[in-house]
Amino acid sequence: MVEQRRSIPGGDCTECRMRQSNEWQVLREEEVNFLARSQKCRSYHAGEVVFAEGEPSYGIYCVKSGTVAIRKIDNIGNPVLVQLGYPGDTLGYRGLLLGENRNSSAEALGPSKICFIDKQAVNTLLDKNPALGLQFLRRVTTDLDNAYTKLVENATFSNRTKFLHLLLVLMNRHGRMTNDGSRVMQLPLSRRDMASMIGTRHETVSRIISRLEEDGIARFSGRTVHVKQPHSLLEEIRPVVLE
Amino acid sequence: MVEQRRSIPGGDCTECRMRQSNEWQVLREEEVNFLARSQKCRSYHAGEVVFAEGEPSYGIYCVKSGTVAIRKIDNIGNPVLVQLGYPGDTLGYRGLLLGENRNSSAEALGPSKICFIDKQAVNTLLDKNPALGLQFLRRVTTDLDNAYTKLVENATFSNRTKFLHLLLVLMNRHGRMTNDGSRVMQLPLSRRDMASMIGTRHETVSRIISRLEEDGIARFSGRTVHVKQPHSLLEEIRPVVLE
DNA sequence: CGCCAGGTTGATTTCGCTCAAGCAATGTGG
DNA sequence: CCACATTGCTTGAGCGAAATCAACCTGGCG
Repeated sequence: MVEQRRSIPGGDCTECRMRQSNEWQVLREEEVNFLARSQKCRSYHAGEVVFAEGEPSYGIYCVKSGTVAIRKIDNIGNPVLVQLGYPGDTLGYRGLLLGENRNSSAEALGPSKICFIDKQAVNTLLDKNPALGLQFLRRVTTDLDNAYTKLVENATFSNRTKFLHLLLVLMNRHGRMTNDGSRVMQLPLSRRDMASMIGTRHETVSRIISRLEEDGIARFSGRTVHVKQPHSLLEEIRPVVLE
Repeated sequence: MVEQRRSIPGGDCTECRMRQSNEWQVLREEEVNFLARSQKCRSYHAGEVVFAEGEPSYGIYCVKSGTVAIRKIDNIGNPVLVQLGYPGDTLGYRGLLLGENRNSSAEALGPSKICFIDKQAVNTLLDKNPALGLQFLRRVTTDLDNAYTKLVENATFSNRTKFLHLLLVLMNRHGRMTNDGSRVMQLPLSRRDMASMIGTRHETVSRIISRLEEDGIARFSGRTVHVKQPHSLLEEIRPVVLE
């Protein structure tokens, strides 16, 4: 426990591959060096909390490896999984930018490496390099866009369809193609988490899974999922041919 | 029709009250002057389209007066109202910032005045004054936050509860207090629009309204709504006392 | 006048929630 | 090592909320 608090090797931003593809790509060399000095990287084990709802926002987090679950608590106290964070993703900017306490929690779903960049360092960088703010602006705008799309989808899709959508995006991230053209993945999520993501109960997810097996769409065994005909998923989702 | 294309009086940003309270407040004097020269303000009548899904993003819009509906089309072709724009709100930044076509449409719900600021002018200002970008960043972050909250609410609330929530926020915007402590408002929305906002059918909204009248919570007559005991709404919404 | 869009209401059915039981895997304390 | 609790998942039965389908009403408009 204790030794994980230390900064670990591999926390050097100058050679971080993630940096090429995310908001930080606009930093100039000396700014990257500044970032590398300010940032603190550490390992998290499965289930470990990165930050918790209600606590002050001390800085932001950059996922180097692993998968992170962002959850909010609904009005009756159930945690709802609202987003998954993957390598390259920057987490926790909301609280930081708005100067508010965290209103969501983050938990490593498996062994992960996550870098922490404190408030002051972020503000210094935003100040030095205006392009960084614009990068974040684009990123947040994209997220907002997706959130609205999800809002519309949730309002119109059946639970089964929403689950298939979820399965598809998880498959893209966590699945691997086998040599016979079928796909396999190891689910990173419990049924409860998946249920909360599509706004239903875990019992309903169980039933949906049963039906998918009956229909020959997919086979589930614990957290392992096999999909024989990956395009059978797509076909069922892509249903509506207008006019 | 044609003459409305012209810029109209009152479109001078230097004395625009909205500007004090929104993202543009960080502009310096010469930037405001630049904005005032670049911007084009015009009147819209009820039902008129401000921008339409699928078309290129030529710039952003700033609501000076009136109410604007932002809609997306769901997968089966129904328009879904995802947001309402009010005086001071800046609309259409998504498409502009991302350099993409509009993926939502905007329609004036009543007579409105809306200013247009074209792409180049926005980029010039963002470039000149980095604080503007940060203001937008905070604004979009707040929106994102609200979107996630809505996502969680939609997943857990009943239709009746969601409708009461909607009624409450509409009342805050459009309602007026009468001298006997009750509240009255003129609904800016059709039942269909309200239904789409809470992810249900217009028939269901009709039924919910009937029940609310039976329960003495509110009285509806066309688009006019009376609420005798404004806190009776709150009481029904604030239900869950944990532990 | 007929027509149409928006709204209300009714009858029926479907979907998904609730409550409940049971099961396997894992953990814990004696 | 066994007895027992706990956690995650599955399955069943019953019920309630809301979707669907359909009829009908109203006001506005060509």
